[in-house]
Amino acid sequence: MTKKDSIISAALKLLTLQGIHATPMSAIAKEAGTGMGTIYNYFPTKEVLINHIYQHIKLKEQEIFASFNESGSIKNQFFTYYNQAFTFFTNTPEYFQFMEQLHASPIITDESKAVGEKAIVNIFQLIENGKKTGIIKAIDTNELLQFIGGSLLSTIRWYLKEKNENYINTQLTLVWDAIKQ
Amino acid sequence: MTKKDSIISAALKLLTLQGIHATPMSAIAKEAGTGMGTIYNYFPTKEVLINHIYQHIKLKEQEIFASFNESGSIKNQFFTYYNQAFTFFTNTPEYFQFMEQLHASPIITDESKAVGEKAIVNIFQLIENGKKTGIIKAIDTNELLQFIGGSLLSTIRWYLKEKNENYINTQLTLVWDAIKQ
Amino acid sequence: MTKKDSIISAALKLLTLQGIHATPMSAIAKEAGTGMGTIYNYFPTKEVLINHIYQHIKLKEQEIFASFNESGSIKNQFFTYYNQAFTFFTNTPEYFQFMEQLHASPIITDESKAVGEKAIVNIFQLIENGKKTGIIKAIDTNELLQFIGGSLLSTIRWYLKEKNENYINTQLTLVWDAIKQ
Amino acid sequence: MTKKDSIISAALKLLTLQGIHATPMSAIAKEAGTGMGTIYNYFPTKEVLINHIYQHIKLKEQEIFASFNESGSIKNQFFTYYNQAFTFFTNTPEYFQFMEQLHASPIITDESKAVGEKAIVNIFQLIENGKKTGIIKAIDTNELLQFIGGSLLSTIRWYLKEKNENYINTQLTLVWDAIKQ
DNA sequence: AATGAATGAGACTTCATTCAT
DNA sequence: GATGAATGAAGTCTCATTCAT
Repeated sequence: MTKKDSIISAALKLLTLQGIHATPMSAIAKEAGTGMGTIYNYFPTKEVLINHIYQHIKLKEQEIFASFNESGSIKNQFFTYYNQAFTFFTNTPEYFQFMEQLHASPIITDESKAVGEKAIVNIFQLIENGKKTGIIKAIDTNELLQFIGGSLLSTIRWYLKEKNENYINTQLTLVWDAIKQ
Repeated sequence: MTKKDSIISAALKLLTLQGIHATPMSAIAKEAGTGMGTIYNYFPTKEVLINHIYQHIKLKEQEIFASFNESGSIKNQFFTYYNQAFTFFTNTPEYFQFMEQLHASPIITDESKAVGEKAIVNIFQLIENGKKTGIIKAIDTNELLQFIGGSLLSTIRWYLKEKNENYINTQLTLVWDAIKQ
Repeated sequence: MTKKDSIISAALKLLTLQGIHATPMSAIAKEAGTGMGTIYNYFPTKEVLINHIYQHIKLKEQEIFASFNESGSIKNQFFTYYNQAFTFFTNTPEYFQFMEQLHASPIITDESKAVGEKAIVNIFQLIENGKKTGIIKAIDTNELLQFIGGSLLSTIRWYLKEKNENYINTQLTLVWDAIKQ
Repeated sequence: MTKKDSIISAALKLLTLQGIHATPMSAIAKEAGTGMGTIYNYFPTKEVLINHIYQHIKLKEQEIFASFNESGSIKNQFFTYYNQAFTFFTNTPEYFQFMEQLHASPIITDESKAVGEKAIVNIFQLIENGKKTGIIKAIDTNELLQFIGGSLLSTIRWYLKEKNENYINTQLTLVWDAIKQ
């Protein structure tokens, strides 16, 4: 693992565990086993470091969906997508908690946000296809995605608190009943 | 307006507008037209002030639903509830943004969180009734509420960004289709 | 003496003694008997503090020449002026050394420089009068002032190093012979 | 150009342009096209590098006056000297500005200062000769030199600011009238 | 000899909190 | 009760210097 990776990994751990404002750069350096200056060799400010991790997670998210399989029924594809997204974040809860903190934060730049947008290209297309074939309601795709995203977030949030494995299936039923024709 | 009210009002304004960590107590004092010491007469620490406002909002939320009318169909009651909640937060976006910042924050105490729970007593009962009469799916009420809450949050978030008035109706259709039998 | 005065006095002492870049704000606070934050209540940055002292000295300089006496011959007036300027800086060598450090420094703002300009109004007029009456050479007044200033600076610099009291008279003779018709 | 020369040249450029305290060693290395370690092979500390450049300039100054021509009248020799000194610094303003910054700096060692003294041997002798032949005032030679130096400095300073070519002649007249019998 | 990533002491500055008035 | 000047711990960031390659 390179120094840079150590730093990212340490930062992710502490920023999630203690919160962004409760984690000084010195603590990240210590956890990463580097000097404080080393962090600044790679990331010119704390905000840049945070944005880097944000984008890093968004890219990981994309990787998951890159393997998206377009065979099977629309419903099956949707269930697969929802499950993958759920699994991605529940397997790496530190990613989820990191994102939760930054949801409404002015720290995240527009550039970082733009990186995030790309992650939903596949699911956008899936919804469009579902609408064409009459399986999904004829509602603006962005509004449908907003609804699905809201459900996904609260599902993951709940799961991380309650650790109830069955929960995901219940929620999937609910979302599907919502968006299907 | 008492000194205490001035402080709460000024704090809410600035904490929302600039973010919690970007708002010094001195700025709140200035905005409230008081001395800094005065704030500390009412609230022993900044965290206590923030928790107080958190609970203050939660109580306002309860007030809204206190006037909940149990006449009409389950569906109508649900629509009324959802609309009221939506209206409450979109009319006072500073409340919503304040809550968004603190969602995942270690600043909010368990006591504050407990205050929030009471706000959903009425809607909890409504769902239970809906399930009994077979109108709503026979799924654990907490899971249904989690789903509804997730939808509500993302609806408000979207509305505050896009200001599209019609949006609320689309989302209501979706939630209802999700939870109805 | 107010806190502010303590700070200015401590800053002047240390900035002169140790140099601007070798004097941390913490050392100034310690010398002034205040907390570090107190300095920042009065001066938002180190640069502002330095500029304030710069202007403070320039104003003191002006005060000296405010009592400028326009009676007596041009030559006598000139000698009086030169002696006063010399005495001012040799009596407060910390002022002189402070100025010497900042001569070519980008820290000094244009506003500060402008304050300095006012200090030479009287001597400017004296030279003009001398030229009119044919006692002083018909050379551009600014060039004459530049010459006189250069002489004054090096005279003070030398005196502070060598402490030779007679020196001032020699130098006065030289400057006068230079500028007289 | 050797590595060492590159370093000196880069250091001179940046230290002058940006100021000593605003120029990190890393920037000098970059400008010189070397690694940071290479600088430290030649100069054990930043202060040593600065003193080296200081001495370097002083030696260049001496080279100029090494070709000092002892023919012609005292006055002509003096004018030639003054003009050469003026030309030397106005042709290499970075040298002058470098020296201006360090005038009153604790960075310059006594050894470096000693190197500077040698540069004025020729002019010292010239003044002595002038005094012997009754052309120059019978004043302590060091005091005369101090006066001449002060004039020279302020002349160059003014020229670099105003770029007025005629200025030098005016100032020469003034200095000569000052020191001549 | 040359390199430049790594280091950490130390700089400036902020701000929650106190307390004398 | 109200005030706000004073405080200093703690934060972010810089940069002269080192040393393994």
